Amino acid sequence: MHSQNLINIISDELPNLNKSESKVARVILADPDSATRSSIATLAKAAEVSEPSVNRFCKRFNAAGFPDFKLKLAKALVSGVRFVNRNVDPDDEVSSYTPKIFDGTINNLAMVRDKISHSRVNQVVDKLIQAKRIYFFGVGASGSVARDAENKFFRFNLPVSFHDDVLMQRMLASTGSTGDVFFFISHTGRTKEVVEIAEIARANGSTVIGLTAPDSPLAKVSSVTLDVEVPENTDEYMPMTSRIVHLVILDVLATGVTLRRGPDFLPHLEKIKNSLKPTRYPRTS
Amino acid sequence: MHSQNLINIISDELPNLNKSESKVARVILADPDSATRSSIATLAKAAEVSEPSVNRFCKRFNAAGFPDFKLKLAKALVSGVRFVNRNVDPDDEVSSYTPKIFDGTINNLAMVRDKISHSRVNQVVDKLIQAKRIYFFGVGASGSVARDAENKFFRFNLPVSFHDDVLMQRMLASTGSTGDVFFFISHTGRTKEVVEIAEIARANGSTVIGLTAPDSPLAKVSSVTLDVEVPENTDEYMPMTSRIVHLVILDVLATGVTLRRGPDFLPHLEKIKNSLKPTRYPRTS
DNA sequence: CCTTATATGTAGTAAACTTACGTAAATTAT
DNA sequence: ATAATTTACGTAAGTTTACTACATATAAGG
Repeated sequence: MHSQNLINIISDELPNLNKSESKVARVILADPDSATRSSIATLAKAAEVSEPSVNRFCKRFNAAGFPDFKLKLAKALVSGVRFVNRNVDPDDEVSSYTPKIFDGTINNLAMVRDKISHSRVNQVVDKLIQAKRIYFFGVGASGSVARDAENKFFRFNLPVSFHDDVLMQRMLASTGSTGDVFFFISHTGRTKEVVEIAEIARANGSTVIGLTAPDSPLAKVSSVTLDVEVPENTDEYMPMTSRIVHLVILDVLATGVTLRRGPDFLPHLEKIKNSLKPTRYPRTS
Repeated sequence: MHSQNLINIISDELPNLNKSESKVARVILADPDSATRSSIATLAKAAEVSEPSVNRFCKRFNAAGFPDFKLKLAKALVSGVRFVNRNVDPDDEVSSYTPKIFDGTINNLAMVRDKISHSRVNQVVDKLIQAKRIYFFGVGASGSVARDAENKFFRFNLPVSFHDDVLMQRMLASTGSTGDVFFFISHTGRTKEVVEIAEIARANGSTVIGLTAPDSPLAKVSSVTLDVEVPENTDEYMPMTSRIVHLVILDVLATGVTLRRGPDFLPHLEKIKNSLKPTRYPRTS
C-alpha cells in the first residue's frame, strides 16, 4: 500500500471526528501550510479549543505529539501535492484560478494513485496482453481518451482501434467473440447506450473492461473494472478531471504491457519513434 | 534557478563553515532524517557543541530557528526521495510503477503550474473570447487533445472545430482570415507540416496560438505561445506527459473564458449539462 | 604582546509541549 | 425520565525545548 497523504487521511476521517477534533481538522485543512508554522497555542486558539485537544488530535493520526505532527504535515505538503478545498470563484483572477485548476487536478491524481487497486491493474494488463483484438470505446469527452489510448496501444503491434460512434460500437460489440477485449471509458458509467453495448459485448463472450465510476451500471457489466471515484461536480467552474485520471491510468496500463513484453520489445518501440524523425525540424540547441 | 535542496546547500557550504558549525553539519548530513526528529539538545550533544551553536547554524541557513530548520529539512528529504527514483525500472512490479507514473505526471503538472505565464494565459483568453471562429489543430497524440478542446469549447456557443488531418488543416488555414483563431497543439513544436500550416494561417492574418515547447519553430510563428517545457524523454518506459499538461492548460483557458462571460452565461452551460440527462441511468444512491 | 574581532559556551528565561486530573457532556441501561 | 457509565474536553501544573543576553575563549591583525 502506498503511503496515503496525511491531508487526505484527515479529510477522509473528518466525519468520524469529535466536535473539537473536527474544529482542529478544519483549521488545519483550511491552511495546512500555516499550520506547520504555528505553535500548539496558536492553533488551539484558531480552532477555539484547548491545547490538549490539539495534542490528542495529533496522536489520533499516529503522531508522537504536536511537533511530530507538524513534521508529517510539512512532508505531506511537499511532492507537489497542494491541497485545495477552495473552488474557483466568480471573481478569481488568472493568477488565482490557474493554480487552483492545476492543484485540483493534482489532488485528484494523488487520490487515485493511493486508491487504485494494483491487482486490478495487473488483471487488466493480463487481459490486454492476451487480447486478439482491442477496442477502446468512449463517447463525448471520453472519446478523446479512447483516441489517445489507441494512439498509445497501437505501438504494441496489436490490432487496436478506437470508436466514438455508438452505432459502430454496437456493431463491433455484436460481432465480437472470445479473445476480443472491449475497453469502455466512461466518466459516469451511466450512459444507457454505452451500458447496453457493453452488455452485448459481454453476452458474446468478449472481455469487457470498464474504466469508470465504481458501482455504476457499466462497472456491473464489466469483466474487470478500474474504479475512478470522482467527486461530485459541485462547482460550476471546475473542469471535469476524470478525463485526466483516465489518461494517466491508461499510461499505467501501457507501461504494464511494455514491461511484460520484456526488453526484446524495446527495439520495436524505438523503430516507431524513429519513423517520425523525418517529419520534424531537427533541434539546433 | 529553482530552489536547491537544503541538503545540497549544506554540503556545498561545508568548507565555509566554522569548526562547531561544521560539526553540526556533519551530524545532520550523516543522518538527516533522524535530525528532523531530535531536539536541539540531542543534536548539540551528538555534534559535541553547545545548543546556541546549533541555533546559529540554523539561522545561517535562513531558518527562523531550530524548529523551522527541522521543518525545512524534512521537506527537503521528501522532495529528494520523490525526485530520485521516479524512473520506471525494467523489473518494477505494478505496485512500484503505478505510483511512479502518477508521481511523474504530478511533478510535471506542479512544475508547469509554477512556471506558466499568467499574462499569456490572459492574452489567449482574450483572443478566444474575441474569435469569430476557433480551430483546434493537433496531429498524432495531440489530436486527442485537440478533440478534447473542441468538446470543451463548443459549450461556449462559439463556432469551434478540431482537426487531426493535415490536409484539412492546410485548407482551413489558407482560407482563414482576421478574426479566426488557429490553436495549434504540439508536443515538440517541430513537426514540419504543422509549422508550415501555422505559417499559412499567420500569413492570412489569422491569430495563431501555440500550445507547445518554448523556442520551437512553432512557437516562433505563433502570435501567442503557451510554453510547456517538457523534460527530454530519457526513459524508455515513461509515458509522454505533455498531453496531460496540455489538457490541463486547456481547462484553465476554458475556465478563463467562462469567467469572462460572467454569471449570465451559466444557465447556458446548465442547459447543455441537462441535455445529457435522459441518456443516463439515474443515480439510485 | 596587546587589541580587536570572531567564535563558542553558560546560564537564565520564556515559550511550547505534555501529563494528570477533574468536570461536563453524551450515551446507555434501568 | 433518571442514574450509571462512558467518552469528550478543559484547567492547571510540570517538563521539556528553544532562544537571548552575556561572558569567556580563541583567532587575527597591528
